[in-house]
Amino acid sequence: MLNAVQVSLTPEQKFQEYLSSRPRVQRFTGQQKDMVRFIFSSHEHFDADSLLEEMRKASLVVSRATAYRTLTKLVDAGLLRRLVTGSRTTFEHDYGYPQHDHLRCMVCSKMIEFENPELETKLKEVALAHGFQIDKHSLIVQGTCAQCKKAKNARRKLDLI
Amino acid sequence: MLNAVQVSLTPEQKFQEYLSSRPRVQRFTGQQKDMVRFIFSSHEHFDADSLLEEMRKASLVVSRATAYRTLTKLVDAGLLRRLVTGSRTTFEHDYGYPQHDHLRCMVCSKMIEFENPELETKLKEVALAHGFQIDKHSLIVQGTCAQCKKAKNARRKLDLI
DNA sequence: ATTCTTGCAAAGCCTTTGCAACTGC
DNA sequence: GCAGTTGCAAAGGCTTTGCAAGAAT
Repeated sequence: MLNAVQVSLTPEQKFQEYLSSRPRVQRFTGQQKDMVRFIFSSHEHFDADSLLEEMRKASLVVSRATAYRTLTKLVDAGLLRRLVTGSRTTFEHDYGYPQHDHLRCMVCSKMIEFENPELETKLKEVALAHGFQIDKHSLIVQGTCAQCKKAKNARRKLDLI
Repeated sequence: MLNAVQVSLTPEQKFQEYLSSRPRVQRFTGQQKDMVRFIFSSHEHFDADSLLEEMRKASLVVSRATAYRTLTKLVDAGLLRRLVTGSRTTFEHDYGYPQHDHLRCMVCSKMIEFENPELETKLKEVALAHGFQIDKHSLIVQGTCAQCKKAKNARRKLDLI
């Protein structure tokens, strides 16, 4: 996990700020508070389904529809970031977290985060050369993590016996 | 558009080779031939739907199911590459085309391709540092292309009148 | 009171699949 | 003739939405 970035507001406060700054003021409800607290109490990557499941285990109940609606708001508020991997949408912390990219293990689905400023610089150079204005980027490197690679090799050796 | 890479087989030949090398030999049918020819007659990025539409305009008829089934085979055969952008899957040429990444304009949806070997090198370094074995990567930079940026600025000036 | 949020169930969207008819080899 | 392919329509998986009931300000 990467080091947190210094921020002055808690995620809850930041979300409230967002909600009350909308053209039509939105409300900060109990379920939403539960979601924000739950989500920011750990640093996992998650999707709508796993979030609901984990929350249910913690006796926090939110309907599927509300979960999707709130996740959308959290993304708009800059608290979460969407990662488009395959069929499902994965979410991760954005607020209070540095810009980073991902190595994704195709065996165990683990997401390994990394920061690389030189990479960012390269992207800016490329964009500049094309007169392109960057809004954001998504970089996901797929492959096999060290652990799974080791396991695979061990299995291969066994097969030879 | 980037420069093509030298290849010895036509896409059709490459696909035939793939089909006949399967554990259970697969057939190269008329519809599949139509698809391969049509797809490799231009260098556009496309999704299943736009492909069907364009083919229909050219009086080439393939059912939706067959299109999806054949696209999957073409990806497995190394002729096409999948790009996961949002809800729909976008495809692009892989065979005979250099490794590259994309700038995607959020206004006009245009895909601008670019090659950057230093970027690849950086990725390899990062992976090595994590004992991670790279299979492939997907990098899509979202933003506004030069053309749309200009149009936007022009509109802004008009608004001030 | 008014306006936003919730939950349910239904619909939407893209993609996959079961099955009977068909076709390449 | 056998094994793989096609098209249709139906099902699948994830996400969004209409609507009536409920809750926040």
